[in-house]
Amino acid sequence: MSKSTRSPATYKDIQRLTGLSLATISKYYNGRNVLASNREAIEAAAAELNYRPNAFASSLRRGVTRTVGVLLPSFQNPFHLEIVVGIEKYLRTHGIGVLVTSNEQDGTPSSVNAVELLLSRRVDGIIGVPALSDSSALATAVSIGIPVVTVDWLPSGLDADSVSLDNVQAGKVATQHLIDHGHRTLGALVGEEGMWSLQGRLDGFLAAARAAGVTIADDHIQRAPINVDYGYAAMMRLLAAETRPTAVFAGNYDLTVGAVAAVNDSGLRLGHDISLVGFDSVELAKVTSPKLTVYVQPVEQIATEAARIMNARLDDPDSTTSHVMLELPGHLQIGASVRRLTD
Amino acid sequence: MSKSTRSPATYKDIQRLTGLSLATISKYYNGRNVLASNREAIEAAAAELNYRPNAFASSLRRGVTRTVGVLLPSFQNPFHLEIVVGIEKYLRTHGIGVLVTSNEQDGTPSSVNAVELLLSRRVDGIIGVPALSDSSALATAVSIGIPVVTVDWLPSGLDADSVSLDNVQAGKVATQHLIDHGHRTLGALVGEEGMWSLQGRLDGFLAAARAAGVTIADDHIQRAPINVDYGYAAMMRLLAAETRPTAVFAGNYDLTVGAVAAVNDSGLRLGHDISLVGFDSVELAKVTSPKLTVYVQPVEQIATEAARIMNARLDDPDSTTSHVMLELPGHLQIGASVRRLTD
DNA sequence: CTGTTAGCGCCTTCAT
DNA sequence: ATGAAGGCGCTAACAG
Repeated sequence: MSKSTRSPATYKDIQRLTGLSLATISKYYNGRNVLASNREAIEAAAAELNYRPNAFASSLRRGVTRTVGVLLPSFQNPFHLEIVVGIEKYLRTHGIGVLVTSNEQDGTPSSVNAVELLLSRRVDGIIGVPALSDSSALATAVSIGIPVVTVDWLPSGLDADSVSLDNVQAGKVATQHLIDHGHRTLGALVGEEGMWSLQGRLDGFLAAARAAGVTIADDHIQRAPINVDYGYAAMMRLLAAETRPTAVFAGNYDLTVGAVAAVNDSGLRLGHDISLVGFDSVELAKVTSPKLTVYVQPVEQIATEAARIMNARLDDPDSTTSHVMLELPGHLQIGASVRRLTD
Repeated sequence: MSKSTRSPATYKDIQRLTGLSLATISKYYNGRNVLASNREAIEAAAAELNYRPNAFASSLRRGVTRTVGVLLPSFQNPFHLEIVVGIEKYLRTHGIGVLVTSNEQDGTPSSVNAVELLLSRRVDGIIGVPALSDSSALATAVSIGIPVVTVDWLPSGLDADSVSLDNVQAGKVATQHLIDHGHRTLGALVGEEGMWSLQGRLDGFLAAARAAGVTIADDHIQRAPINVDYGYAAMMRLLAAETRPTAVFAGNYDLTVGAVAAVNDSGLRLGHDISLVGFDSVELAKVTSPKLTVYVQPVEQIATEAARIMNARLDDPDSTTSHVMLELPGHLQIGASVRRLTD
């Protein structure tokens, strides 16, 4: 195939080769009935011209773009790549494209706001993974009337569907695992207040502790912004607490990384001197020694469900179905970082 | 702001409020000169109407979309998220949107080919991270005449710019580090043949060995498809070799994960019984015990450069500048996984 | 500086 | 089943 800088072929070119009207050609490409002979003529012409429909010309006419925006938060972890890829994979099978933006608050105020870019490109909907500070951007999307689906958590007041882990359940299961192994002095690393997901995991942690009659000391709950360094510092504080917890639950990927690093740097042996259940870090769990026990989100399923809900909203824009709040179960992946305590 | 499902405002609406012609309004939005009074009138009307330019109507007219496609390979690692986000961040400041697709060969043959989706949406260019099997898709993009920039490696025969790590140098530096620590029996884990980047790292490994007068046994070079399980198996083979290497270089993220897991599962102590230099796994390096020494790619810089080159090509489409092949240096991040051998 | 006009590629009546 | 005509929102001539 020779390189050609010529502008792409259009219906007119096909018309020239086939003698058919533009309407007929359009019908062919939209799956309506066309005489077999004409169909063949069009296909032959299209092949020769290397024709490809112009999706946005069609968008202009139809008023929909078959494109959805994906808004990533200002911080990233490996979870987010799987989300994007999962969404894209699902939507592509429905002929929908994915425009990604990240809500990085870079220094450049000149830079176009991420959501504005999406709206200007007339995306049919937005799937957002909100950071604490991103919720207002999603609100403007809601306000112009396009469907919004959030992943991971739903900022309060946002009129949108959401798909997330069943966070309370996750916190419970992880904590119960610690309790089942005989631990009674428990610590937790969780995010700042406001983020639903982390709060839910903490709620589950507390509920499991309460149900087991375990009391949690105030300084055994460490809140930190979601990043590795804060997780590290928070874990260090836990390890230095007056009475050190025998087991810790880290409520998120970044906090888990920081926590493991803190344990190692303290010269403590994971799963021996201190027990730990991490979060979301399947790959990390493989390389720690001993392997980490982690609660794993069903990332692919979350992505797929978010895409499915979005697709359903787009298929039926007038639907008045009330918003979905889907909470999916994850699972505990057992490693050897939780020691059995025998009293 | 009240939710409105009404269709978005257009120039016509602004015209109705201001009495100005469409041309003047267009000029305003394209930064041409407009009387101050008219400018204010337009701004007032736009604010009232919550007007946002329709990017693809403009595209239709101008023949460019200010959108570039990013094509991800059929396998993913955390590296790729940073690439996408880095590219998006740069391009957004230039008003360019990013349409992502992954070249997943899912079972659904009905699903639209990733590159076809991009071309149908008339992206102005494509930045691709090719997997071994994805290069033909990029070739069709090249054949229709839009600029293509590859990241990580350039499939042979593809007429495109590329940005990558200086792989040979990386392999040399990592290997020299092992040699400097007294190791003379070296092993390497690298990818299948064909991928430039992995081959370059191996070349660097071999060059450093040769320069130091170190000979490498055939079975100390293990080739594996790029994924954790194969990396694990390959490392196991190295550890079981007739004469076991004292130090190993893992040439990629996934292979590194597999290698560390294999070491741990073998009951060997990292940095003691076996030395290891990993690749790209900054986060992993923090949680292994001891911390892993890794060669780190300048991911953000790679992403930015790829975006910058793409943007330059778009700014000057007629440029006949020959293709750029940019190779950037990374750096070795020292941990404690390489033991000093004293003979 | 502003307005008029035509048309980008496609889809949708409405005839035929 | 096909064709003719108009228009989606915007921009590029050109004229004033």
